Amino acid sequence: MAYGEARPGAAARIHSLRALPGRPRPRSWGSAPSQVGRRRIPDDDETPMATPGTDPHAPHAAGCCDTTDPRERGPFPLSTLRHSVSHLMASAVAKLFPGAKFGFGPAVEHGFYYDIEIPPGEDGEPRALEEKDLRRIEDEMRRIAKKAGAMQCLTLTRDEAKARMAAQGQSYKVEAVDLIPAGEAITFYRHGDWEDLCEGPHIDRFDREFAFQLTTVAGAYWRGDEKRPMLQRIYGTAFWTKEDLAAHLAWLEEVKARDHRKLGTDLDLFSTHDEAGAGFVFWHPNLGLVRREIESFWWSEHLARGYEPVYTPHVVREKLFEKSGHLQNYADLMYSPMDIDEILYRIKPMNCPGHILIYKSRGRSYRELPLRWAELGTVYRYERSGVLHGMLRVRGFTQDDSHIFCTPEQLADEIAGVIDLIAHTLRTFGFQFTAYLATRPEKAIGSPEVWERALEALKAAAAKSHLALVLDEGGGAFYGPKIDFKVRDALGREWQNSTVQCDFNLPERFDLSYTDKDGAHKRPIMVHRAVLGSFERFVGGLIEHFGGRFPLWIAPEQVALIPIREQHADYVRELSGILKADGFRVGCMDEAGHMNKKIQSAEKARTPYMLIAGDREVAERTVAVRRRGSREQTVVPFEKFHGLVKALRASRSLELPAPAG
RNA sequence: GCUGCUGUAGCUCAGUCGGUAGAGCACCUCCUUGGUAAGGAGGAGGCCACGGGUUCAAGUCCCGUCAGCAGCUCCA
Repeated sequence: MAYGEARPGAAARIHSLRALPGRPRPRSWGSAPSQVGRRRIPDDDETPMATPGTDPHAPHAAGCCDTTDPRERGPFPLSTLRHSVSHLMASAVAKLFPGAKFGFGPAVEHGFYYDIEIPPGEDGEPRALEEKDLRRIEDEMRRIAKKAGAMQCLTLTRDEAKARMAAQGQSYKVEAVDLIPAGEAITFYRHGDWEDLCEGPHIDRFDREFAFQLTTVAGAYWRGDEKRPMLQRIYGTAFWTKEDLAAHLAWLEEVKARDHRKLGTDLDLFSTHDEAGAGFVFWHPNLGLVRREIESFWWSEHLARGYEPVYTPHVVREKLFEKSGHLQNYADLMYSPMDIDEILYRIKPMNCPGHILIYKSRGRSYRELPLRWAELGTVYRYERSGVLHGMLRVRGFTQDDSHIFCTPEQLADEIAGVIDLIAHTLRTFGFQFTAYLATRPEKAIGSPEVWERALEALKAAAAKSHLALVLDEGGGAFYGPKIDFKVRDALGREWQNSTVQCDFNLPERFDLSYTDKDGAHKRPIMVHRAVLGSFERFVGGLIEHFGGRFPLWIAPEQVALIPIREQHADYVRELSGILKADGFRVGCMDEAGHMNKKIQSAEKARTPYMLIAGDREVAERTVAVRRRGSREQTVVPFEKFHGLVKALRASRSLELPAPAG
């Protein structure tokens, strides 16, 4: 999945959960220590929401222990259970595949995994695990759980630990010992006849009641390094009760049912083509209508906030990207140059250099600033084939890009304005969000002082807007720090779209200036920002957020009209004409055929409202209104329905109310 | 890019041991005039992803390429 995965840093956080320093440990096997005082791994629903009035510099709340998750009803935290079940799985694998070598096996957001090197089969060929192996492993896990007894813990010195793992042929574990920071206890956990280097904590015994399932197997590099061997990663999940496990599996089904790639074909929204190449999305008319509505909302918001439209070319001379620093810092993601009359050109991976050229086309006065220039700019970036994913990760996409050129005094207000616009836009689509402050990455241009100034400006603006920030160390763009917004969708998954970036570097590189009151030439500051991020990713996410059930204002077809018999078709056509004249997207199902079939087909198309008309409706000039997803019908005068949809459209309502009878 | 898996009609899938292609839905035509989620009959639709190879014979076996899927790594 490209979304809903563990949050950035989650894995690292898990591995860094060390035992409490100074805690005495027995040098022989003892019972497992309790997890009191240990940090636990955040679970599904714990991402902190950015709430007004909280300290913007407060640490990530995800590290804390309080939870309201009703599934946390067991004797130990869910993450502890899952970590223990990963051990249980490892012991089963060790039994079924003698000689297996183990890497890391932590709990993660929705379950756990263990990275394992399975030894070659008897024929000497490498052995890849399959689905049916997972079932075998599960069976073995159940057998071991029954007779494993208590979980025991042992603390050893570094040398003892290494020798112990080396004796068992566990080379990855030997390496893992060295990763444990000095001064921290080195512990082993044991159940039955299997032991594992592990920081714990664990549940006390396996003959408790719990439910688990192994879900998938995939490759994963040892220690996440693509230059190191690839191990096989088995994913699984565990809960305290069968009901919770079943609920989780049902949730996974719901995720699958909302997959934008599936809905993309089912609802005729978009396609991709071998013939066109990977990572390029073709928007069908249905999704074109959705996009057009969003664009028009976007433009009206931007024009109202003082943005002005600009348009820039897709292909420009390579020299421009040399000057901007893209060639030095971004070349891996850029398409190869093309030679036109012996001059090298490039397809743009970003819109900023183009906007800078417009700025430089003449002298600028302080009176003009701030300049807010907006473009729905299509860019192309090379992405490695394995990362492409439907509309969510593509090679060509349209950013809702803007660049604000302003004075240092205006900077905080400008950023605050962007934050307000982002918050307003995201709420319009029913998203909640979290804001992350991303700092200087390793590959960057500009001096540390300049970066510090930019960072301070972002923090100040966030404080002004009462926006809580979560720190994302080293996550900035190469030219400046940024605030990224991650939205939470209807299924609780996180997506990154919006971003606001503070840039002192490109103005420097391009020698941008404006003439100030005193006649001096001064350097403007650039703010790069995207609200939706890219239309591809945003709309792909929107499809899943709504499960294809778009709110009325963006739905491709808003109203379906269904006559009961052919003689009602004229009436239905008349109503259709009225709604169409008012700008509604209407499906008039006046062709021959059965009503039930038409109802089904409109329901499948996720059309918000169906209007059904028979003798009664024609006689009274009413319509029988049926809402998407509901079998109820309300008969109201047509004019009343018309008024309702007008109001819903105007307010961009997320609701789909029944008309008041 | 890496590891594993997959690719048959618009969609979902069947196709046995290698013997020349099948279903349901969707689509088209005709019949059906039906009060709230599939009326009936018929028809059309396939370079079995693409390119090589093995074989008397390949959707089926082998190799390569492309694309997709689950992850890893990286991002709007």
